[in-house]
Amino acid sequence: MARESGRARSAAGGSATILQVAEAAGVSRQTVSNVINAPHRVRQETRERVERVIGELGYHPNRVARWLRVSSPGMIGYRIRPVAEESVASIHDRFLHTLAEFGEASDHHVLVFTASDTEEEADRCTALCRTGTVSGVVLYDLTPYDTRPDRLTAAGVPFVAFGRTAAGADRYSWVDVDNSAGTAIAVDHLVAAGHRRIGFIGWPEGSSVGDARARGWLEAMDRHGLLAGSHRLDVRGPDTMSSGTRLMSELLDRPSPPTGVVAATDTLGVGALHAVRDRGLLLGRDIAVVGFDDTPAASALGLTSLRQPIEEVGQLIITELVRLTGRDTEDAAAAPMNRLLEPDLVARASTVPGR
Amino acid sequence: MARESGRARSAAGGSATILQVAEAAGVSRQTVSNVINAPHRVRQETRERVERVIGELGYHPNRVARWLRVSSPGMIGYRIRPVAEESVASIHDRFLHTLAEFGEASDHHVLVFTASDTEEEADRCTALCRTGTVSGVVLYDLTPYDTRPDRLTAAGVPFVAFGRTAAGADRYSWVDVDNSAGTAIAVDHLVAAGHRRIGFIGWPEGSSVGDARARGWLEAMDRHGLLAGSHRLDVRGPDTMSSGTRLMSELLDRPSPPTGVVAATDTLGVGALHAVRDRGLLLGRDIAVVGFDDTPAASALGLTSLRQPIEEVGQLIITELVRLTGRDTEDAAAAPMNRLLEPDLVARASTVPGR
DNA sequence: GATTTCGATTTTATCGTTCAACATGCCATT
DNA sequence: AATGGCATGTTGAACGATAAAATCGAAATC
Repeated sequence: MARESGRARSAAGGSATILQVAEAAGVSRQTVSNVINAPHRVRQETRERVERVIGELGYHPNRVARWLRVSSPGMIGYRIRPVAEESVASIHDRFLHTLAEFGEASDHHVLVFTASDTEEEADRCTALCRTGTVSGVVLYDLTPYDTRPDRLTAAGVPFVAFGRTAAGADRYSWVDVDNSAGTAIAVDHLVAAGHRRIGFIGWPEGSSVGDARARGWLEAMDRHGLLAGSHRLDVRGPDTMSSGTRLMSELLDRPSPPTGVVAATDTLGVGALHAVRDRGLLLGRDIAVVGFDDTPAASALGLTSLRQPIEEVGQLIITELVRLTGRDTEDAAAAPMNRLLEPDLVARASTVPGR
Repeated sequence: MARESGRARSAAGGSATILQVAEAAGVSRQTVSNVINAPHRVRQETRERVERVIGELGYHPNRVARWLRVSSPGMIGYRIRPVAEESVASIHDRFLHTLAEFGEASDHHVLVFTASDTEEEADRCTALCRTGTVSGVVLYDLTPYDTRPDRLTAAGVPFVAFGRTAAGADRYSWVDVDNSAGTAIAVDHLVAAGHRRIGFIGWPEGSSVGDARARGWLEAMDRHGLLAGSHRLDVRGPDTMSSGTRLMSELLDRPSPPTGVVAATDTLGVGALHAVRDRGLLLGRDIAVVGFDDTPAASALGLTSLRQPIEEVGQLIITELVRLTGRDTEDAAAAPMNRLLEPDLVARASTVPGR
């Protein structure tokens, strides 16, 4: 029975250390470590004895010490944004929850931080990584000409993005939702319900998400032959409820107003619903509205919406980031992962009166 | 000029180590450490030389190594919850953002984790603390008979709560918002606008927040002498929009319906707005509605609401938690902090037609 | 002139863990 | 009988930082 030289002392956190467990179980430090990290290397009898002592002493390995040794904090950085005024909800918090959940499954934690813009975000990511606080970061909501990928690549910060840039996107890993497919599905849904004049309420051009959603509407309309000759029923404005209400009114004031409308977000969609109610129109019968993002507000108001597979996005991103930051060199050198997922339409009363 | 024995090697994160800086500057490790943590101990000339080298090498001290040595990870744990269905918004994400922001100001980071209920939350907090991953945690939304304070106290996990339990709340640190004062302010606001029959839409009894908000309405009504003889205009139901709409309809169907209504949350308040619209009543003139929490939905819909001073809550909580987890023993032993803050009324069109 | 004081810096020890290398004993090959 | 492999354990050396003690030279004091 070997004995360690130093005497056992209580750890700072009040928890036992691996050395105390080793002494109590009459084995060496490393054997305790093996019981935890590589149980197959330890004889069953020894393992059980050590495990019993671990239980008695309430030992939990100190993660910080572990991180230092293996030089990889199981920590993922993510920038949280201030809540947008006038927006009913975003999928931002749903995404964060998913990251945390799948991160835990891979023994990783999520560290959140704030930044006033994407440039500061990139700087903070770099600092967090350099100081060894996080092993990698997740980027949210990439714009077409986002500078974050290049900055982080240059700084050697491992990252995976939700969304992608217009160019060079094959050089880094990303997961994106096919926004244009989403609005196309919405158009198909409305066409199947008999609608022919289908409008679109979107954001001003320049954002990758907004432009893709507008393109999906346009292409689907064209595919159904519904653009020919008719005036294009699309309007643009900021992503707020009041803007949605105003834009919807504008559409309804046209000489031949739409009978169905695709909104680029639930916020705009909910705003549109108000315009419909204000005019005393019957939702789902006189006019149908489809939103995007399937936020709680949509389900509360019966707004048909497009649900992004956030859970799958989160899972893929975490898996990829764990791969990138893993110690397996050949693994990390593999080609970046690029995945495009399809949203699902959740039909509600705003397009199907019965529901 | 002393020289360290080991040869300099590049750190895992790609960043330089303190040893490399020391060698490049021709000083010992400790001097570099002092330049960073106790500049006054270093002669100006030496300090400037070391600082220049730090800049040239882009050195950032490795936080993980620092945490191990000082046995206090500058990390705060916080449980994030899944987004509630049918709820337009909560202040949960605003609170998280505030925590992150003020945490950064105190050189602390926020680690988020998930849990399915408060018991699992307490267990995870304990594990996070025992493994040295966090130095303390923040609890959100305490219920009257919450078990978390006792569990964490027993486990020796430092924590500060937003909210408080019915009993034993003087034994731990908390910050709370005076919910009953909030609804009382709402009643005062409506009375000042000439309303006499003022209703209340709340949650079923049993939650500390919900009960306090109901009590505030009741006490303020009594103070204004508006309860005498009249039928009490209060109804209860789950915290969803559809519930708000239904409860509001119920109130409007009474023989002598209210002209003003205080809702326990913006979600219920927004639901109530729909009932008002459905009946063609003019909001702010025929009937006034006040919500609670000042969520983006309230500002979007012109719903007068009570704003909780979340920023102040977050700041107080972080400051207290940093004190509790600090290495200053006498500081940590001081009496717990108990602070009750007042919400503010934000007047909008739902009570003041002009706005 | 010897001693003390003090500021500036270095040396030593340590935080709690895991990696790499090396013992040891036992069994199957050769 | 020597060799190799496998299962099981142990030991020394990191990981990168900081606290505490030790050193050293110069100035101040006795």
